[in-house]
Amino acid sequence: MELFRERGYDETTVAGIAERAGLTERTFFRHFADKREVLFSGQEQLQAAFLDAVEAADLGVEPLAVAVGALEAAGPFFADRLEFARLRQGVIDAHPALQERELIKMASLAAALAAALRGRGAGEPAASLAAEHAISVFRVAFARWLEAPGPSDLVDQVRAAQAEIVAMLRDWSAEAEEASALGGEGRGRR
Amino acid sequence: MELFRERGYDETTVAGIAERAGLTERTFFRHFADKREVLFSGQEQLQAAFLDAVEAADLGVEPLAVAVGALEAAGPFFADRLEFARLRQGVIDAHPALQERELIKMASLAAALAAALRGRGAGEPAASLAAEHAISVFRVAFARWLEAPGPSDLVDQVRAAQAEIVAMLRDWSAEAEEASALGGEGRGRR
DNA sequence: AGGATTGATGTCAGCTTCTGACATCGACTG
DNA sequence: CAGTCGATGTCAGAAGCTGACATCAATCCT
Repeated sequence: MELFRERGYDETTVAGIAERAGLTERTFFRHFADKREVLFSGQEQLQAAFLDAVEAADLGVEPLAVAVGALEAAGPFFADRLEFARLRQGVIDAHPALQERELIKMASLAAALAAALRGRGAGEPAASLAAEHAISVFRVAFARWLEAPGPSDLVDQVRAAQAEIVAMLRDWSAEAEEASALGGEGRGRR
Repeated sequence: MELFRERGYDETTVAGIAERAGLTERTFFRHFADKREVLFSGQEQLQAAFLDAVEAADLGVEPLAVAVGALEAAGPFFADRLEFARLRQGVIDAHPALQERELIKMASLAAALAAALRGRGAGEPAASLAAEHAISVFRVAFARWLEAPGPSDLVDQVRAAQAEIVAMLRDWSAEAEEASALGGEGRGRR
């Protein structure tokens, strides 16, 4: 992060990072698959936190509630890291190559969540839909947490975003029904 | 594609592609920003087709219907390209680096669609939601079109996927409402 | 017609990312 | 105390990608 701030991402070489860390370029690539990966290595632990939360949830709770509930595990994970997260996101937002990495990380997070839900007995479109919905909520909540003027609670942002999105979807259902009548004529129903 | 099939993606060098094309490596990079981009250059035209369809839609139609309707522009676009598309997707599916590129292309497609809907007067969470929904539908439909044993009509797949997803969401609404009561307590309602 | 402009391509040099192969060194183990 | 193992270093090199400049043909302008 020091170097990224001093010179920008593109102008920072892996050799430079390694030198600043007192290591060799070769060693850098033993710890990070990519130059980009250095900004995303925390994701594994976040994913682990989500999955643990799914494990810990009561059986019998709806997959959607489990998935969204698991997002609250992100609270402690990001506690006291607001400033770092803002900096990191600034770098990512300025570099398409990093956005690509972020997208695939989010997708793999959703996939892992869906797998965990399936492991708890959730059926198949439900698990994937719940997981993707949860990740959408998390994305919105996280962005708002970063943008908030003062420091806010990420968990509160998650709950607010979830409530808002669900309300939006509810408002939408009539409209969606209308679109279905117009476009698909029930072809895919069972 | 010839080279990718012969040697695989990783083993195919840009120098090799250029040579096969009777050009120079430098010239390759004037036409494609990336080695990866050679598999995604058609996307701009697909996006243009979508946007044209949005333009052409009657005003007064709901954003969701416009967005999903625009997907039918993909029909002529992919006509007679099934075999190529299958090959291409096989390469992408086998290489995370290419999946990253695909994800960002889809995201930018959704962003462009949302912008077009906004340009037609759609409001803001509605435009983005409609656009992202449409892209989800397209993803599912496209995958099924590729997987279908015989050649099928992409437009039919789009209509079927849309009908199916909308039906799923409708079935979901009760569950979502329950989750909202559990998690958000109506905090985001208006 | 003839010079100027433009766009596509070639040439070359060089940096950066990333990898394989092998060596070293310290910590831990039996 | 020898052996093993994990982390690191060293070295060489392939491949991706870029900037600077040259060439050449088509086209435009006068």
